Amino acid sequence: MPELNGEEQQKTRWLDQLKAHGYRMTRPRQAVVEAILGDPTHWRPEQVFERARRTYPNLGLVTVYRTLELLQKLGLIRRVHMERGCRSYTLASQEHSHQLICRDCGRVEEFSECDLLETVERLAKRTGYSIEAHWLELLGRCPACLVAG
Amino acid sequence: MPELNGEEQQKTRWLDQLKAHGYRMTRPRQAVVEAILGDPTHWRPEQVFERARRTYPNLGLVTVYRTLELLQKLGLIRRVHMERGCRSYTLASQEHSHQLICRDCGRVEEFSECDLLETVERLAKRTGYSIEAHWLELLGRCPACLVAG
DNA sequence: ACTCTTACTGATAAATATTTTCAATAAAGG
DNA sequence: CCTTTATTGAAAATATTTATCAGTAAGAGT
Repeated sequence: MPELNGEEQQKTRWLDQLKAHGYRMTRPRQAVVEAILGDPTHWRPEQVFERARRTYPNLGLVTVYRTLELLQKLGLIRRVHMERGCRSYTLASQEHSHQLICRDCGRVEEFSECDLLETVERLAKRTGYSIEAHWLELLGRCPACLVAG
Repeated sequence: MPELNGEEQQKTRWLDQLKAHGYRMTRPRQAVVEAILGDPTHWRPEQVFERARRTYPNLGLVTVYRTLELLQKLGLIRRVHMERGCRSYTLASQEHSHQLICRDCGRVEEFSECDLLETVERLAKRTGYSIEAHWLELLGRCPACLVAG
């Protein structure tokens, strides 16, 4: 079962990340991590809460908010802006990557290429702005949902 | 005063748009339109509410929500996702344009160029997704704020 | 193992933000 | 001036997020 193994490994890596940054490795945090690792879609705090509670019923919603924010600060997950609310998160394996999101099932593909350099330079020149960051999201349908009609 | 004139003209155009799409041209809607036209930044419903009330004190907050949504549907304004909340709107003079936003003062420059075609095609091929839309936002500092330090 | 420090937690409350409901109102066409 | 009906504002209901705080439990030191 290479899948499961990979997930276990990833979990260990994440929790090590926490420790490496001086954070404690607590049961609640583990529960949250377990709830989201391996999920290829994006999730709102409330959903994560519900799922993580199955592992650790004593979990509080506030902790979910705090943990998600923490994981985001560590670059392990990333916020995704959706029509309905912009506090959805998704896994982020690499720094500086973007998301391609399926509108039907919510599945997210991560990618890092984006040819914006030229545009950015031209715009900076034209407007006089200093452009410090960009935020890109692609929306569409994943293969599975395309087949499903 | 070409500025003011332009704004008046634009207001008329907007209200005509409403009528053209079968919507009524009401006092509350006029107040909302007046509150946002000519503002080069982005605004949250609450802010629009506050400002529009100066013109039309009887205005209700709900109407602001509804009107902003309506104007967005007509393509006259566009949502902008910010760290703090994603229900900010900004003027959108053209279809299919993007925003360059100043992090300090909130000023927004609209632009339509973006060289994503190649990236999008490559990604579509690689992932099997059908990519239907993209969502791009640039963040930086406007000339004025750069000078101000 | 045991102790100590203090980061972390959950419950509660509070603050925000958004949507729904509904009777009253006022556009706009006739 | 009527009539129709989209639109409105108030209030209530939901939903979402943040702040507070006393109790708890990681994890370092022993």
